[in-house]
Amino acid sequence: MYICSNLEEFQMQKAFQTKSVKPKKSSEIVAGRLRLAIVSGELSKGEDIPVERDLIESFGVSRATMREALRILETEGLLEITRGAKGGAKVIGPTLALASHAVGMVLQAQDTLIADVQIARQIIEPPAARMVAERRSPEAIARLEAIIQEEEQAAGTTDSPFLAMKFHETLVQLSGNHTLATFLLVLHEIHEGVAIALSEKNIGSKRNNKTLETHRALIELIKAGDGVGAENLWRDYWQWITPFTHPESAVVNVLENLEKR
Amino acid sequence: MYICSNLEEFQMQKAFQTKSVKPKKSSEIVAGRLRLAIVSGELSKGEDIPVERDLIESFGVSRATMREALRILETEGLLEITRGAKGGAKVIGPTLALASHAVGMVLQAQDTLIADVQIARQIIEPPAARMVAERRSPEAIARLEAIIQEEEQAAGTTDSPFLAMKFHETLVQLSGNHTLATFLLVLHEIHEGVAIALSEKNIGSKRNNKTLETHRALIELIKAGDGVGAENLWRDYWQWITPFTHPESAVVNVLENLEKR
DNA sequence: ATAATTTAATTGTTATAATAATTGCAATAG
DNA sequence: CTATTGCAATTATTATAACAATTAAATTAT
Repeated sequence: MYICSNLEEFQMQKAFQTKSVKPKKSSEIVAGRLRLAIVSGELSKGEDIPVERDLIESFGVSRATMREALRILETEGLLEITRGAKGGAKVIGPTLALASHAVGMVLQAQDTLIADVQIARQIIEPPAARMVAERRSPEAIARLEAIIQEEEQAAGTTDSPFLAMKFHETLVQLSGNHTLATFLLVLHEIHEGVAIALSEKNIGSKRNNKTLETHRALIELIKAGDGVGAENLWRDYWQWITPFTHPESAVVNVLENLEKR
Repeated sequence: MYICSNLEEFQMQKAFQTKSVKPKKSSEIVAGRLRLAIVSGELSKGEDIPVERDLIESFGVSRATMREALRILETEGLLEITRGAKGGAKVIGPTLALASHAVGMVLQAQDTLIADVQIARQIIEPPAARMVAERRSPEAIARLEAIIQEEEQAAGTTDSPFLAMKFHETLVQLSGNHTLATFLLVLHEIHEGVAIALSEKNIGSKRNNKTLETHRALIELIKAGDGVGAENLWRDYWQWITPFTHPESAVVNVLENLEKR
């Protein structure tokens, strides 16, 4: 009696509610085995895995079951499947694609505005800038300076906004924190599509100048190892740029490329 | 000749590189249609969708195709499928589960340490606390106070850590920023499993006291609308608690519940 | 009434066959 | 000799049909 009541209480705890004990489908078991091989690195990126016929034989399941397993892994962004001679499944993941898609769906279901996403980036990116400055790694400085050089050469051309994005992406990757970098890349992907379509039209040379100027100033602060300065500069820049890229009413939409009708 | 070179240039633009023009599979088209219906709210959570037989008929595809579509949506966490009489597919998503899983896989592939995840939370949560304080909504205050009351009653019991987690989760949800809240919940899920297993054993009453004390202090700052104060308090608390919950060497692992062998 | 059994509904699995897309190579025209 | 076209092999995709396993409800037996 006592034990039982304790057990029930135990299972009421949120952490354990979602653990289902349903018998697994064959397709899920097969997918799980392959997934483990991929994520653990046993199968490396770009590697071809055996063709359907051989997979069927080695797992001892039917074609339909095998195909369902492949569909699962394809959905998870771990495999890419092509038809024809020399076709078959190729390892491509794990990729950010699924993460972005999944987060995007959650946000879309909540009718999240693009402005909301922008605010999140605004909050997370400055600390990332600080971390880069505090590490002051020569490699980081070199990579960012290379991008700035590209920016200088491409000033005024259509490449300019792409290079600005590249600067952002590189910055967060250099922060040294995988988790933060992953999130910012996810936000980037979600933000990217609409940002180009909606607001990049009113890029003036004024904005580009300020952007380049800020990037240069940031490099100096990073070289000096001034973390707080870098964080503040980057926050100020975000505040300044917000009016240019704030499509107030647009809702996150990750399902644009769906079949209509 | 001229046209061809232009086309290459055109495709070099980042925005167009990723646009694949592969013909979509029937299963993907079907899954897309159902996904749109779910995410847009046309099919609401908990609702039963027609049984396989009817879906096959209404979409005009074979059973194998329909099942692949269902497997895709199941993988995306949008559907739950049960067997037997009165079985079938039920709408349950979109859920954070897939997002957490996807982010977790990316992190795991990079051999990300739990400490890395913890640092990310440490950076993101304090600004969330500030946002709650700046909004100073009566509802937020009421909900947090309710949790504190529970904590006071459960002090010293095994429920204590769960309530502390609940406080964190509620706080970020009350920040008012969907994106930030979603990310923190994802991190929470990833962090949760190992946190319980590894480090919750050395919870002393000292830590619990400090925790409760901090929660009370935070409420006061929120009531006063002191955003900066709330942010700093929360950051300090994180810094204090870090040594207790820092499993330095553990790598994020989201694939624990896989089939072995 | 309660327990055991049967029945109907529904997804899971397998098997087989036909179809469509892709690649590589050979044949052919220039 | 080169570039295009056509053919054959390979491979995934779709369709159809049958059977197995599971669940809920209805029925029957005690």
